[in-house]
Order: sequence, then C-alpha cells, then structure tokens
Amino acid sequence: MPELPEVETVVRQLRPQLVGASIASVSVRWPATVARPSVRAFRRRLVGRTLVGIERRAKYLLFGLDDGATLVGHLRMTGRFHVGKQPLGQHARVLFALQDGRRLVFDDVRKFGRLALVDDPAQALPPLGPEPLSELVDGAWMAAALRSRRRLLKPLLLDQSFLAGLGNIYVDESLHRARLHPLRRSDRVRPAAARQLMAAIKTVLGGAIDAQGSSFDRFYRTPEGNPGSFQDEFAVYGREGLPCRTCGARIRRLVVGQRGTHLCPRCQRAPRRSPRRA
DNA sequence: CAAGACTCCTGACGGC
DNA sequence: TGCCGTCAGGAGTCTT
Repeated sequence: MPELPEVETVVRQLRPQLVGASIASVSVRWPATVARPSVRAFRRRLVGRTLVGIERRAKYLLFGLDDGATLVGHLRMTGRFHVGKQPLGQHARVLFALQDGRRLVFDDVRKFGRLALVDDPAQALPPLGPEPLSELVDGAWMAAALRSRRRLLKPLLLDQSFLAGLGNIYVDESLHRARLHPLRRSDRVRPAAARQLMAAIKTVLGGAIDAQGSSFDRFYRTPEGNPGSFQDEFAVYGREGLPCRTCGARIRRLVVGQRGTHLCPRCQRAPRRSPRRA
C-alpha cells in the first residue's frame, strides 16, 4: 500500500519522464476514478496541456499544468502510474496519450485510487498535518503534539490531519523502532520518548525512500516497473510469529482501530492499564 | 473531540 | 476442481 516513501519514489521517477510532455488525449475507462470535475470536463481541460512539474504532498501526487491547474492523484491501495508504450494491463483506469507517442497510464486493481483536476490543490486535499521529514517537525513538535491529544498512538499516527504521509506499515515500523506500544495513550508519552518517536519516523521514512519503498505485496512497483526493497528491512510488519530482530521475542499481531498491528511484546511494553475503550 | 461502523473494490486464500 | 465466505486496507462519511 503506497505510503509517503512509495509516493515520493513515484514522483521522483515520473518527474524527469513527464515534465515538458504534452497531453494529446485522455481516455477514462473507469469513471469513478475521476473524482472531479465531470469526466467530460476532466478530458476537455487536460487535452493540449503541458506538464510543468510534479510534486508530492503527503500521499498525494500533484501534477502541475501550464495553465496553472493541478492534477491531484492518490494511489490508495493499488494505484500505479507508468509511462511508456507497453500494452495496457486489464486494470488500466485512465490513459493520457502524450504528443510524443508515449502514454501515461493510471492502473488500479481495486479502483480506490482517485484523480482530481482543480485550479488550486487545496480544493482536492483534505486537512493535512505537517510533512514528517520537514525540518519544521522535530522532537519538540512531537512532544507537544502528543500531549495536546488524548488518543492511542496507532490511530493517531495514521491520522493524516495529525502527521501526513504515514500508513499502516510505517507506523508499525516506527513504533517498534521507538519502542513504543501502539496502544499507549498519546498524552502519557514522555517527552524523551516522543523525541525518540520522531527520530524513528524520520529514520524509517528516510530508509524506505532510499530503498525505493516497500513491495510487501505484488501491487506496489515503481513507475520503472521495479519493486522497492524496504520490505527486507521490516522489523515487525508482516512478521507475526517470527523472532524480533532486536530481542528474539515472537512478533505479535493485533487489531487496533480495525487495522492489523504488528509489534514486539518485549521491546514495546504494553501500557499499565490497557486503555481499551471507555 | 474521540472512536467505531460502514463503504468502496478485487485478488488471494482457507475450507470443503 | 471449483464454489463460497472471509480478509486486507486508505480515507471519507455517518453515528454514537
């Protein structure tokens, strides 16, 4: 499932391939993929446009166009972008024929991915917290942010309006690295531990970007068609029953907020009185 | 404000 | 072999 490192990898690979390219035609094979405007307007407004830049915000891709508009994309679970002339897969949802003969394809097995064409990116983005790799976000920020909320760490870190870009995999990996249990209440985390959590998040995300993301399942591939390699470095995600690489205890899996959650019961001590529910 | 339920989807997988 | 139920999971929406 693409999270910040995977989206960053996609953006970095698409940028040199697409900036300067012009769109000759647009074909929408699964209309629900186009969130806004209408499919008709989406096609009409994109034809003839030239891509002038590609950026990432949280897990969103922002394609800047020469008329000032922005094509905002989200891969959700199984979305993929690729560029080329290869034959279409059966899950191609939106096709952008380029004037140089190549084709930008948005492919998405589960159809959760979305594309929106807007004048201002803010029109297509929900409220988002800061970028975790930003220098504006540090241990002091995390300590204050955790104290100001009363939520379990796992769902809080998944909340994109709190901190933007983490998903299920990197939350589990970051909590393990920081030795914090996912059921800990945010306002009970000490400042020193909050600083460790922030450092862990930055280290995990940075390492994952260096590895071009994680290809835990067969869905995520870079636009060049390669899998990432960070799954080889997972400490807990998908490792239920296997020994912790730090202490040897068996990795456990539980469900927190309807999400599969992986942890080492020895490295990550449970809160004294499991918060459970009220 | 917090959090649970439900929804959108398909492919993989377990059971028989 | 093949049919069927179950699950995973990001994020929006609706309830409690």
